[in-house]
Amino acid sequence: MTRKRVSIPTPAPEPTPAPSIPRKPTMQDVANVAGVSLKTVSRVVNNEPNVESATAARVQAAIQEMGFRRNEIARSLRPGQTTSTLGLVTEDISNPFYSSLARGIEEVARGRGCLVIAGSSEEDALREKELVNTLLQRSVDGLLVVPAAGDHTYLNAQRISEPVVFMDRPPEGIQADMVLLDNRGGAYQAVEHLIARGHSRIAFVDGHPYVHTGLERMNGYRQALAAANITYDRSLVVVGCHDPQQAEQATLNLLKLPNPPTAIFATNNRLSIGVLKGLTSSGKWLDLAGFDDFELADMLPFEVTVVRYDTIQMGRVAAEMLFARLDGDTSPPQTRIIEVEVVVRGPGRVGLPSGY
Amino acid sequence: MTRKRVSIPTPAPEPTPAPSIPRKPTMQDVANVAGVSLKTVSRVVNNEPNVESATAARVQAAIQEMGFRRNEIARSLRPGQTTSTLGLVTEDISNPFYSSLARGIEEVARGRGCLVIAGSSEEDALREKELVNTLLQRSVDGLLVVPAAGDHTYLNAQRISEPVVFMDRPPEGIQADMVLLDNRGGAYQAVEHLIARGHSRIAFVDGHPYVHTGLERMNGYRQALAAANITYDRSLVVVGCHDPQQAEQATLNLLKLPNPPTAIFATNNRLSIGVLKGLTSSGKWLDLAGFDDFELADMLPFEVTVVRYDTIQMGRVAAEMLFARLDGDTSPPQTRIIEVEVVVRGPGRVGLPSGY
DNA sequence: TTGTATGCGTTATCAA
DNA sequence: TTGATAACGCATACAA
Repeated sequence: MTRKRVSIPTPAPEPTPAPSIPRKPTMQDVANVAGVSLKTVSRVVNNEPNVESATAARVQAAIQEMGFRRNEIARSLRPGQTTSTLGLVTEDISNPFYSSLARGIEEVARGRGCLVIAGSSEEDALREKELVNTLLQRSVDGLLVVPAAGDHTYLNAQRISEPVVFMDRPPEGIQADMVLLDNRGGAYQAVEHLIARGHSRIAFVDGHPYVHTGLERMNGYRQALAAANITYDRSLVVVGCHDPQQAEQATLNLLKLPNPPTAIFATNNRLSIGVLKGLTSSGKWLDLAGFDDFELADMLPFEVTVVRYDTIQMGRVAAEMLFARLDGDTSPPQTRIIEVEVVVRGPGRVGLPSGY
Repeated sequence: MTRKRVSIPTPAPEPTPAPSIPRKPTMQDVANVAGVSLKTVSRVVNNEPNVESATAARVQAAIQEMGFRRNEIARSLRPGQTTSTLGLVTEDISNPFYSSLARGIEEVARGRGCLVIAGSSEEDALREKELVNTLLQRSVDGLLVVPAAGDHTYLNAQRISEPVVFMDRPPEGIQADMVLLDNRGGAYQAVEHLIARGHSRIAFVDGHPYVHTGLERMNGYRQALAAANITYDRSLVVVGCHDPQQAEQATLNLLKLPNPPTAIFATNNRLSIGVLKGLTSSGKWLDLAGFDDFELADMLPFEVTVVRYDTIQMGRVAAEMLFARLDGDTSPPQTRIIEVEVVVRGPGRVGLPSGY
C-alpha cells in the first residue's frame, strides 16, 4: 500500500523514532499540508486546468513553505516522458575547441529546457563507448559525440534508439548526422594564399596522419598546389607531430634541407605554435599559415595566416540537428559543413576579424 | 497489478496492435527471455552472489542479445540510492578558466563513478538560482558553483540538503566550503617583482571594482607598495575595464599622464592583452605584469610577468571537498587556497614553467 | 539458489 | 473540481 504521510501539520512520531533525517518534501507531503490529494498538487505544479483558485493558492503556499521541488527523476520515469538531458562526449572538455562546442550546444539546449551531461573520452575508443553507455543508462534524450578513432558500429546495432550527432570527425562504420569543418577548403585557401604571396615550396606539418581532419587538410594542400601547377614534394611533408615540441623540431629539420621550404602550412594551432618557436629559435622567418586561430596572434612580431571558424556556432548547429531528430525528423543522415575563413594576423593588424 | 510481459521467447501480440515502437528492454524483459525472475536478473546485473553460474550465463546471454542497459533513472529513485551526478554552475563553460575547472572536477568525479551536469549562469544571479534549482530537481548528489554576484542565502534556508562547494569567489551571505586562488598573494608577488626591477610608479588596471578577486588583487597591490614604502597613487589606478578594448584605452590614457607609470599590473589576462595592445600601438614599452597566464606569451616580442596557477587542480580540489562531504564529513565549512606562482614569460624563455 | 511483494515520487486514467 | 489507484523500472526485504 502507498505510504500516506500524516496529514496533521505537526508530524506524528514515526513508528521508528528517526525524525532527525529530514526527507525532501514530496507531492504527498505537500498534499498533506495543504489538505488536498496528491493529484491536486500535481495539477498545480504542472499548471493543469480544473483547479479552483483558492485550492491552488493553498497548494502554492504549502509548496513555498516546505521548499518543495518536483523530483524530475521520478517524473521522467513515467513512459513517454523525457529527461530533457543531452549527453556530450568530447576528447577533453578543457580544450577550448571542445568547450566552445559545449557552449554552443548548451545555448541551444537551454532554449529547449535541456541540460547537458558532459564527459571526456580521452581520445580512447573504449572510454568513449563506456561513456555513451553510461549516458544512455541515464536516459539522455540524445547524444552529441566527437568520435574517437575506432569502430562505431556498436551504435548501429539498432540497440540505441536515441539520436546521435557527430561533431568534427565522421564516425567509422556508420551513417549518421554530423557537423564538420570545411577542412579541405580551409587548407586550400590558406595554401592558395601562400602561393599568391609568391611561394612555391610550401611545407606541410601535420599531426596524426590518419585522422579525418588531417587527411582533409592534406587534400586541400595538395589540391591548392595542383591548381597552381606546383609539384607535390614529399620531402616538404612532415606528419606525426603530436605536440608543439615535435613541430618545433620538424621546423628545424625542414630549415636544414638542401632545398628548404619558403613557407609552412601547419594543420592545427598547437603545431603552429611549435613552428613559430622553431622559426624564432632558428632566427629565420618563413611565411606561416595554420589551421585554427589563436589568441594573441596579433601581438606576434610577424604575420601569420590562420584558418578560423566559429566553434560555438558549430556546437549550435550540432544541437539543432539533434533537436530536429528529437522533433521527429526521420530524413536520411545529414552532414553540415561549417564555413571557415582565412585571415592574416600579426603586427599592425588592428582589432579582430569581423565576427570575432 | 504489475505488468508481466509474455514469457515465451517470441513476443505474443499485444492487445493493442502497436508493435512498431520498440521499447527499451527492461529487467523484466530479460527475465522473460532468460526464463528467470526479475530478481535474478537484478542479481546478475549487480554482481550479487547466490546465482548459479549456469543461470547467470543464461541471463548474461539474454542481456547481450537484447542490448539491455540498466535504467539508472529508475535505480536512483529508490530510497538511499544516489544519482552519481554532480551539478556544475559556472559563468560560461567556453571560458578556458571554467572549462579547466570542469576538467579537474570531471577527473575526480570519474574516479568515483560520477558524471557532471554543467550549466552556465552568464554571471546572472537569477539564472544561477534557476540553474541550481533545476540541478537539484534532477537529484544531483552535490553542487559545485562559481557564484555570481548576489545574495546566496537562498541556499541556506535549510531547504537544500545537498553539499555545495563554491569556487573562485565566496558566496554572499552564507558560510560554505570554497576553493579560492591566492589572489592577494599573487598580486603581491607580481607587484613585488616589478618593484624589484626598479619600478615605483606602477599602474593598476582592473575590471569590475567590487568583485572579490579584484578586491583581493588590489589588496595585494597596495600591500606590496606599502611594504616597499611606495605611496599609493590614486591616479595610477584604473578600474571598470570590462574588456581588452577598455584596457587598451586605459593604457593610452595612463601613458598621457603628466607623471606616467613605468610599469603596469593588470588583474586578469584579458586586460593584459588590452594593455599589450595599447603599449604596442603607442610604440612605448613599460614593464607589464598580469594575473593569469596566457598562451603564446613566450612568443611575444617583450617580457611579461604573469601570475599563474593550476586551474585543473583547483577543480580537483573542489571536487574532493565535495566528495568529502558526501562521504559524511560534517566539520565546519572550509576554505582551500590554491597556490599561485609568478613567472616571467617572453622572448628567450625556453619551454614552459615547471608543472605546466 | 531463486522468486514474490512492495514502494521510490511522479503522471495518467478514470471514477466520484 | 477533486481524488483513488495503477503503473514507470528497479532494488530491497523476506519467503520459498
